[in-house]
Amino acid sequence: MVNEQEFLAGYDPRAYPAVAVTADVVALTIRDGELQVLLIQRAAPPFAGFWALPGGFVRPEEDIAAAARREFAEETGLGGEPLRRVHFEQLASYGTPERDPRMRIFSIAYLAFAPDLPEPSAGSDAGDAQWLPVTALSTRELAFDHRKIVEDGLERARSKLEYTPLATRFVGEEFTIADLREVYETVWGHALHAGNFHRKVLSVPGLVEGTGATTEHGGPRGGPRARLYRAGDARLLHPALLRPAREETVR
Amino acid sequence: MVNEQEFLAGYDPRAYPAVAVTADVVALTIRDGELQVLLIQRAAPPFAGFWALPGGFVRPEEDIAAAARREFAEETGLGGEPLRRVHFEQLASYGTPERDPRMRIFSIAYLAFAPDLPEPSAGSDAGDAQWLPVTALSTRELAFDHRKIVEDGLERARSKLEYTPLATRFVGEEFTIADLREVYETVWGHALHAGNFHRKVLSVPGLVEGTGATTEHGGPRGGPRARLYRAGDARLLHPALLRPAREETVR
DNA sequence: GGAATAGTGTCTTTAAGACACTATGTC
DNA sequence: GACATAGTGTCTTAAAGACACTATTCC
Repeated sequence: MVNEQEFLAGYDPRAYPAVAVTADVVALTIRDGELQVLLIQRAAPPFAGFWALPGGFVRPEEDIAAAARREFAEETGLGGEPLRRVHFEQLASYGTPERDPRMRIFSIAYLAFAPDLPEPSAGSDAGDAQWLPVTALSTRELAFDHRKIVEDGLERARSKLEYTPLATRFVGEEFTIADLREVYETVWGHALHAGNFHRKVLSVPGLVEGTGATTEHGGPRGGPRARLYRAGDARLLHPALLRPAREETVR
Repeated sequence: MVNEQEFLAGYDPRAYPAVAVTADVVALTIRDGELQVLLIQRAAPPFAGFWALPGGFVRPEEDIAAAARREFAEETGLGGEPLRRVHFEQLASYGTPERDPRMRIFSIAYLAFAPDLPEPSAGSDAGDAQWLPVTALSTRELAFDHRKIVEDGLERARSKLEYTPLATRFVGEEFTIADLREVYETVWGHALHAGNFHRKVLSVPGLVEGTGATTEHGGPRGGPRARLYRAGDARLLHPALLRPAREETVR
């Protein structure tokens, strides 16, 4: 074997088997009080019949984030202002040599958060696309390493609720404190104390700002009208809204 | 123009200009009481003479993390147990189309943390390699988008000190509380209150565990011998060691 | 002896959480 | 009227930070 130096000096990626880069999207929304993730049923091999994240090759001259948005838009049919309101952030990259049997494919995963989205329309390379409650993920066979990617995305989402105003991306432009609490409860999977949550949210500078208005009606099962709020200008929450202690998971 | 569906169905990355994937490393250490980052001076175009992060193409059949470790090892000359003690984690990926003038190159950046490392030996594709105090970064011209990558790495490091025991990776196997405090002060760029820091570190479960031993001597300018500690088994700190409030940077 | 540092004691302030309660709405 | 919910009051506990102090060691 040649030594490292010679190998490196002569190393030219063009002389080696081609690699490709895809942008895959873990798109999360809250529908029917459940946290749901967007999945596509694959029509063609490999993993035909399995469910996969929306995604595809990053095109020449296309930015990675743009590719992620494009794939998301294609599968959801979303565009214009609604699409612009969706929050995208890079999650992580995945590239073990054997993750795709066809060739070496690196996947750069993005996380997308959007309020209550409609049922998606399928793209051409997908037999079917649908929102799946994350609690039902264990019943589906996921293609490639997409189960790991979804898990990483869920953990990122749970953790970002703590110290960013991300929760406001899961609700409409105007929302009540109870709407926001439902987001936290759904993503964290814990019931929260309504009174303490209320006070806490209002005490964090820049998290929400009141609109002066209230809901038109009380809740479906009674209760007074709730005040309406907009997202504030904070980009980090201080102090943070920490998850109930999870000392068990810490070691 | 063909519509999206046709485009996608016929899209084959092998029919398009080749792309390549590199693993680049933001390697941080604390030397001489300063946070330093490992840089390589480029010998060949593009960006000849500029400073760059150690890194290189991910080889066929090679995992991305393995490529990052290999590049780091090549530049530092580290191996065996010392290399194994270095903490690596994926930082983020960078892939704007124009970031490398030669071809489309996606960079998957890793963050490495290591205690006080020796002066590095240069690899073959580098005219020179050296540790640079991060405070001196503004005096150097960095190649590609490496300045942005370093900044992202620094912010990640600062933030990870808060809620993980990462600081213990910047010190030797046995350390004093003052050693640990120096890490926090150096990475955060703030002086911390010695007494409160001491109590806080000991109060976080699993952050450190005592060895029973103390230093051989007091400090160079006096003071009693300090007790020695090892890293504990916590993987997350609870409660966290939060940075002094930065309300200014929050909006 | 003078000075610096390790480690502890104590008090104040802030934040989190438990619990209770009032007012307002739905059915 | 029964019941659920929005929003607030109050108390307890945990944690962060300011400050002071003792004991130990170097020069």
